[in-house]
Amino acid sequence: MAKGGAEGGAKGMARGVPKSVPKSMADELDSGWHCSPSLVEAPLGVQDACDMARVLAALADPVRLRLLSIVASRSEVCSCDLEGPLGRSQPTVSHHTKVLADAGLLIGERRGRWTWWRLAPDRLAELRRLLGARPPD
Amino acid sequence: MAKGGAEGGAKGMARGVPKSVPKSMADELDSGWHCSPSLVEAPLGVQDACDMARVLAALADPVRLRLLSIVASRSEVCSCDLEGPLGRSQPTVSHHTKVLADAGLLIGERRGRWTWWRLAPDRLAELRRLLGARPPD
DNA sequence: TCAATATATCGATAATGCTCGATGCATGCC
DNA sequence: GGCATGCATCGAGCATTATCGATATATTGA
Repeated sequence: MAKGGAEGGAKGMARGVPKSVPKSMADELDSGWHCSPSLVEAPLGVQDACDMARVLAALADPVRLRLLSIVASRSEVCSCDLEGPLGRSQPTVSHHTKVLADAGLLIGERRGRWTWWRLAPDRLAELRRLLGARPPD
Repeated sequence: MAKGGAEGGAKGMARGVPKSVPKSMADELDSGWHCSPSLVEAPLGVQDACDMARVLAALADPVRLRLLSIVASRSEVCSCDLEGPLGRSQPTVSHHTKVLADAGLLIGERRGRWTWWRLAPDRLAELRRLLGARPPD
């Protein structure tokens, strides 16, 4: 009985996506997450809790929080403009953008040699709702 | 240069608290967290990001999310009533309640042999604000 | 075609975290 | 006092993750 025993598959289904775009930018979780009840409304089921925990885990890192806030402040940011402010190496920054993209929080678009990142606004709002925010928010 | 290099001390200062109450129930983070700007307002500083990540990390676990939702649904729950629904051993449940209490999300009160847990409502609202919810929320 | 650039991936390492059995500690009851 | 109970802590095992150097891939420009 290990942690998170009931995790559905949400990988390896990037279809209709240009080959140049990394998988991490394409595969959404698509797990009915946006229909789950709020945390304070009713006891969470195991599946809902796992889905929610996955997004929270993507946010539970200081580097990724700062990365997200930088993207939010400029509406669109190139990967190469993140290494400096974050104080991390290029592979590490790439790793963090991938984690955020896999969680559906960040959307990447390849333009030439550069990858431009922007927020997926619905995702944060949905998370706030799951944390007990009122519907209209 | 490890992760979270700039973490202020927020432990070992449980004063004026009955000896029978575990430290985890008493020490608040008390790090000006409630004054930080929202994630989407401006780039987060390292300290703010670390504080926020700590609370998010406390939530980024399926067992703890379900624990929190159980407490929220009943307004007050005894530790002994959590092992069953969570499917975890007593030490594990105790570990998770401690993590949530250290993050300021849960408040525990010892009554006789039992410990009763309830939500710290302000904390979730504050987290929602940091995630971009509008002030009134 | 070739060099330069931007990014993704690989492999390794160190740190962190979840879990549980064993144990310690405090409380209540007899 | 003696025993049972509820919870916290300890220690170990195992999995996950953050990080970076090295390398691979893709795009641009000459």
